[in-house]
Amino acid sequence: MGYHKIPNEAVRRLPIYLRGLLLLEQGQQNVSSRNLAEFLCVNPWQVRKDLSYFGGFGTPGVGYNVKKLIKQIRKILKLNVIRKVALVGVGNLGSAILVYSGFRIYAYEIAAAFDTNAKKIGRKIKNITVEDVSNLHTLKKRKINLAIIAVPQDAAQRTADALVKAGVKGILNFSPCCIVVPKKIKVMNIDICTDLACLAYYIPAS
Amino acid sequence: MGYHKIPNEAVRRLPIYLRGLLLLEQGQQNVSSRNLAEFLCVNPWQVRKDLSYFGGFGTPGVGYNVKKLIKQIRKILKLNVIRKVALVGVGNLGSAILVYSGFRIYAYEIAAAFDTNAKKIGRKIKNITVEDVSNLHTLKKRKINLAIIAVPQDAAQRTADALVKAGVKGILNFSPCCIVVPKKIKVMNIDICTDLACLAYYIPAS
DNA sequence: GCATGTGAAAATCTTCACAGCA
DNA sequence: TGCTGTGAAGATTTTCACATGC
Repeated sequence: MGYHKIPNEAVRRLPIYLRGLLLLEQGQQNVSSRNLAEFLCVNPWQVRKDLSYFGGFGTPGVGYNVKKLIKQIRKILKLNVIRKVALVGVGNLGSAILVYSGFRIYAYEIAAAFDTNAKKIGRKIKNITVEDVSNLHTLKKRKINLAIIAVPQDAAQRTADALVKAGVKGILNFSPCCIVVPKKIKVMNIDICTDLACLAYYIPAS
Repeated sequence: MGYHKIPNEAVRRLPIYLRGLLLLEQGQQNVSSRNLAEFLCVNPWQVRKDLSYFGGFGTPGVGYNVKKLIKQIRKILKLNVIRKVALVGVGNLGSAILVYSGFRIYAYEIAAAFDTNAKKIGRKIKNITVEDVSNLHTLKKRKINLAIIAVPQDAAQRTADALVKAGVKGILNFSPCCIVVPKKIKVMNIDICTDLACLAYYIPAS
């Protein structure tokens, strides 16, 4: 590998590979790019290329050692320690995220939840007691530097500002709008509606 | 505009433009690519380029007529009629989707919900009565040809097969796995976890 | 022989600069 | 003057073919 810049898209695929590998972990010691790709509905050369950006993890003629590759990907994605995440907004979507177990395999743990609604504050969901958003400033002390925004659109920027002030370094934004933060802060946006809104485009009129 | 192939990414941005335009609709008659872009945190030339793939909707020196552009984008995305969608899986995520109102602006309406859990079947959420998945075959008769999959991973493929059999033409898949369908069927995948799992990668060790 | 890793080609997408029109 | 629409340049990503190592 030369000194390529690593494509963002390659990074985004690593968690998918990781999930596949975890499912294969029990069954087999080694996996070829072909096997893994087939399992995940992607191309073998894409798997190889993506992994090669980070270093040669495989053995020609054999494939990749499953356990070793899992460890490597975890290291690349910095998932080798448990990552605490704060959730802001315990509405429908927020609640669903809070109880969702899919994050676990990536060693993410929702460690705090915040809302403005007095009725929700104090309620306990999955061992997490919902706190008032005015408590956000405590995140730094609690060593939580990642957050999920699941508040209504008009509260999104305000929430982002508070999070940045609280020392948060990465934000996953479910609100259907952009949020402006200092360049150092990494934001990833998920807009549930956007993809649905594109679906009809691809469907021929019947 | 020549006969370019339209970038997928451009299509995916149209719903975002549409949302911005709907917010601007009340306030102003015309909008320049610069205004709209600023509002949405994107680049003006990207807005212009994207729109130009579909035809010249603007007036040099003036900008775009907001109402007219809304109409145009709706037409492109085939959102000018109400699109009925079926939801399969009324768990935490499914329920959140069911009550989520963000789809409305895109003229999508969740018109049916399905689950396997006997406790959930018959329950009414937001005017939708949850049905047994064995009823999926009725979708064709009901003219529902889009579906959202929000079932656990191990049920995803089975669900997809049933949906295809029921005549569904487009699927939004929230299950964290790939589903295999005939080429004619359009699938869009949203994996909530993947983006979160990438977040730490971008955050410098502190 | 078999599967990885990688340079190079191809495809795709983004950015730019500016001609042309209101 | 101001803003669109677009060809061309630039950047990024995907695909391929095959040299290399087990």
